[in-house]
Amino acid sequence: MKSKAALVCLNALAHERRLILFRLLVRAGDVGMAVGELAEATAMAGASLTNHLNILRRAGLVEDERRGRVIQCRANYPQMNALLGFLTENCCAGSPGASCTTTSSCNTNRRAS
Amino acid sequence: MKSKAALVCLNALAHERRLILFRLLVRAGDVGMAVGELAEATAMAGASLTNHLNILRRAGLVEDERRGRVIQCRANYPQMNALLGFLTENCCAGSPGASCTTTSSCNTNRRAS
DNA sequence: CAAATATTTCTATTATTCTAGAAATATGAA
DNA sequence: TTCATATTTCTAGAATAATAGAAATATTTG
Repeated sequence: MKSKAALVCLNALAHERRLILFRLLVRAGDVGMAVGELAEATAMAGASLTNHLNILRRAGLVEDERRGRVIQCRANYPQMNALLGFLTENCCAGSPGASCTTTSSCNTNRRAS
Repeated sequence: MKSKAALVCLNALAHERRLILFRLLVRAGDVGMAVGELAEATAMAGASLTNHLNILRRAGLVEDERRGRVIQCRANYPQMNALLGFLTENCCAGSPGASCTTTSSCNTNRRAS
């Protein structure tokens, strides 16, 4: 994942309502949730919900599939992983052996080569 | 880390300039960088830089220490880790065995108990 | 104390994002 | 085809965030 894409993902998650939406979907797993179910669960107005879902969709964090009249949404785990990867892989890249060795977020000093 | 704190962190990182600042500090390691060095590296106006640093500070992602006239900034790795932990620990909490088992971002199915 | 340096706070302007009502689109059912 | 349901797009006003100039604060040096 490139810096720009990470920024889009971070931006998508950095909003109270969108973080709630994303977490609902993450917990819903493979089955996912319909837009209508999300609307009911969050009591959001339709237009507002669609806009937030679009931001999550553009970030690649949410995917969906039409099933008749219903649009079923799912969290995109690989994209979620890519974001976490971006945040950890680039950590301390310029200074292996620094204090981040003691943290779990930095993998500089754990790489094979 | 609570949802509110994670939101503050995500918000802090979800900005082009702040992500650049944070990454500079992450790479600078223990030594960190002075505000003036950050200003030079990013060509930001002083007031703008201070505002962005304050947002990172409030999020707990950046700490600093005055050394004479200079204020030396460092990335706060534990807080960074807490954010990553929040994003992974709550993943799929409600549905162990779901598709996220195959991803590295979900640790629901990897927990000891 | 006065001057110089580093950084922040104050302030106002500009830009962006959020929100939701209303109209539009897509699908399924009668 | 006509009606009902699900969701989106359009639109505009309201709220929030970004930016930077200028003044203020803190520290060191002479």
